[in-house]
Amino acid sequence: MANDRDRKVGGAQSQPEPDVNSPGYRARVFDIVRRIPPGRVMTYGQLAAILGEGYTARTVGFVMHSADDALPWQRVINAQGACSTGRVILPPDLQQRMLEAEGVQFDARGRCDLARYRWTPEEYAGETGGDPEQPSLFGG
DNA sequence: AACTTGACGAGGG
DNA sequence: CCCCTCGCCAAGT
Repeated sequence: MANDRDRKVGGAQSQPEPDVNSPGYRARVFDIVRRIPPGRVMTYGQLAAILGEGYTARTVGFVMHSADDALPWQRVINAQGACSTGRVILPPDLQQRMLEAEGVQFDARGRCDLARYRWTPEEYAGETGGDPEQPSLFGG
C-alpha cells in the first residue's frame, strides 16, 4: 500500500493537512492576520505556534509574500518587535509607518513594545504561552 | 538534485 | 543590551 509520507493528521482533528500543497495553507495564515485589530500586532512565531505543526516562523514569513493589499500584513512583525520587511518591501520603512499611523509607537531602533501591542485571538489564548491578559493601551 | 537565500526564533558570549 | 551562531522549512537558481 502506498504508505506515502502519510497525512500528518495522525489524530489532530484541528489540522487537516498542514501541507504547503494544500490551498488552505496560506489561507489559515491570512485568516488570522485579517483578524488582528488596528494598533495591534502579532509575530511570525506566534502565528506559527497557533497554526501548529508544519508551520514555522520562516514559512509564515514566506507565506506573507503572497499577502494581498487588502490584508493588514503590516501587523505581522518579528519577535523583536521590529519590522523585517526592509529587504523586501519598498520603501523599507513602509511597514513601520503604517503601524505608527495606527498608533503603534516605535523607538529609535525601530522596535515597539510587544508586551503592549501583541494581540492573541481569544480562541487561541493560552496556547501561545504569551500573556494571559491583554494589557491596556492606556499604559497605567 | 544540491546549494544558497530568506518578511524568523532561541540561545550563548 | 547587542552581536553571532544554529536550527527550521520552503523556494529559487
